[in-house]
Amino acid sequence: MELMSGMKRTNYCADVSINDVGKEITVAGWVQRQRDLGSLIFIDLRDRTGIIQLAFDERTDKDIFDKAFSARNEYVLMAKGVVRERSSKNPELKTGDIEVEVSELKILGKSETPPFEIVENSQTSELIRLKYRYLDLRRPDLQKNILLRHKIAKITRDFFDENGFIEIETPMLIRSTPEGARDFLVPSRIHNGTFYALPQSPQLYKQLSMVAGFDRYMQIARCFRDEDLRADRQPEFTQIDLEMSFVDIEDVLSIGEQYFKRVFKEAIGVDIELPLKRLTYKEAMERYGSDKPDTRYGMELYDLTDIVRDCGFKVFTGAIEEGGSVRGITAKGAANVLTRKEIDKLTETVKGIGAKGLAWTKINDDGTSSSSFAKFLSDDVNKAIAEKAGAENGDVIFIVGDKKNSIVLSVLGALRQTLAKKLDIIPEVVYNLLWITEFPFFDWDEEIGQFVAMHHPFTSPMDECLPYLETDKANVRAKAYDAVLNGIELSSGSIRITDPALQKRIFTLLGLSDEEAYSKFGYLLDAFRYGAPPHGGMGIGLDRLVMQMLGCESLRDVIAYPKVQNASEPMTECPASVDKAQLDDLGIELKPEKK
RNA sequence: GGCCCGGUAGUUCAGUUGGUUUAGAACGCUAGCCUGUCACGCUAGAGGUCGACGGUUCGAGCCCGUUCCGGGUCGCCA
Repeated sequence: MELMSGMKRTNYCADVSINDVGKEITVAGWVQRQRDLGSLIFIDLRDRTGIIQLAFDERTDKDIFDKAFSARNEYVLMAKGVVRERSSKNPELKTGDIEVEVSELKILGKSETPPFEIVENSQTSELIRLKYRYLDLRRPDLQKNILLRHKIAKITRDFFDENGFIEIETPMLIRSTPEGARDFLVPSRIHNGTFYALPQSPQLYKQLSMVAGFDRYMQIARCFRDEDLRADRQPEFTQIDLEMSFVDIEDVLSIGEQYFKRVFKEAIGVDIELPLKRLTYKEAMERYGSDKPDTRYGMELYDLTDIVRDCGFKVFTGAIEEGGSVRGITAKGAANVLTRKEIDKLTETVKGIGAKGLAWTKINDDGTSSSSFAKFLSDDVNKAIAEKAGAENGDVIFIVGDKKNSIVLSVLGALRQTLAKKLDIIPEVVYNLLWITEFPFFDWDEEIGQFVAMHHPFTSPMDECLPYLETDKANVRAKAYDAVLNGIELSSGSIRITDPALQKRIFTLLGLSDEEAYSKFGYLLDAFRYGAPPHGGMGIGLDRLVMQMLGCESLRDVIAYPKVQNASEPMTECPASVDKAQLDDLGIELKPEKK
């Protein structure tokens, strides 16, 4: 290998054009490919901007030619030479009409044969790519993703700075709050037997910053949650976190949607129309069966409860008598796509997510039909259902009844998504961004048999719900809002409680005694005794935002060094065990391994 | 923790009812030839614990069991 001595890069590879013909330039990068034609060699040199062709002629300079001959894929080269027009051009390449006639070449780094080819649209399995992530990140598609992510972060800081927000770094080592997701714990050496937690979000610190008078805060903050992974969930992720004082819901939503408009326009040139559409939580659930509905397609839910109330079919009437509902969706044109076998499979799927079963009617193109329930119902009821369903030839109607309305809605919501994918009716490159508002304040927890806070316990109830907090918990709505993009929860926020009396009332309702509340959140409650401005804010998932803008299917494609499904990182093989000495320092002893 | 899908050269895959000898192909890799390639071309070559362990069988890449690894999903994610 050689030293760079005397050579200095003058241009990025793809930043050279026909206008530079005759100039002497120096480029540096990796060998994409070397083509040896005998006494001519071409090397495609790649850096983060793209590719430029280096040309070598045996007769011009044998030493340089021999160096080029020895170059292999992924060698790091620096090449100096004069730009010249190509005799045969390559219209596929941005720099396809020029090449560099190399007069000085240094091999700055050799490479073994890489475990996979460094090309766009790699077919190599993700595990191998992640094990060699530094090679994977060399590929143009991931370079593009990471560069866009950088751009979005820059736009974000600019936007919030221009709107008077101050970036404040909040700590990574914080007190564990056992609410919500599991915390990642960090043992303390100085205080053996005690632990820090990594933040699930900067929630409490940003509220304290409001008490401190910073008025408008933002942070591009890393957050940690020790829960199982999904395609759109990583144990550590990045949130655009903001908080504002002296505001109500409308102020926060307004800043939020102005930000969305700006970032979509500047990052990918997409116009977002303001104001964003809004749905209340109740509307979203009843129309789409989800609090994060994908509104790029219809297939909305409809309520059949009144129609089948006295139909005599016990599957339906039983559910209604026990206080539930019967609802349906209509899959347009699905009769040709879904075989009986596939409908049976869907039935199994919905059973897996809580439904007792799935009633269906398939109307063939010729008007004949088959149905799992029609024979139990009178002609009039069947007709009324078909009318409500808007059913035509070629459609399939799916109906779910359950004594729990929430199950009916969520099952149909999941079925709606499954069917949309199967029928391929989801338009691509459409960005349906909307607000979901008026979330329920309380959520019934089956396991512990009591109401818990759906958002977090510092969320303010809506003013008109204050009179019945104690008496009608199920109907208390919160000043909480989510932004939803194409069926993905993109942001979540709320107006917070700043009145100590109301906060105490809420803790009581959540079954937290004064002592418990104080031991968990005492510092926040203390702070609120010294002049807390009304405030609220939200957190926007940066990873998900980038993923949506790029149309990626996995968060792993927009995070430089992500974790795989079992929460490990294949490259560094972490998590890993540590020396006994380290554990001793921390006063930690491991249980013997299970056999 | 449950369910579904997958694991065969470096990579992506094929491999018939369990029996064609030495488990194939493409790309990549190595060497040689080649003056305008750009997915260069041509010739030759190297490269395999069929994820692992156990079982069934005269015989297992293929069947059975266990297990490991990866992906998706439900639970979980205030």
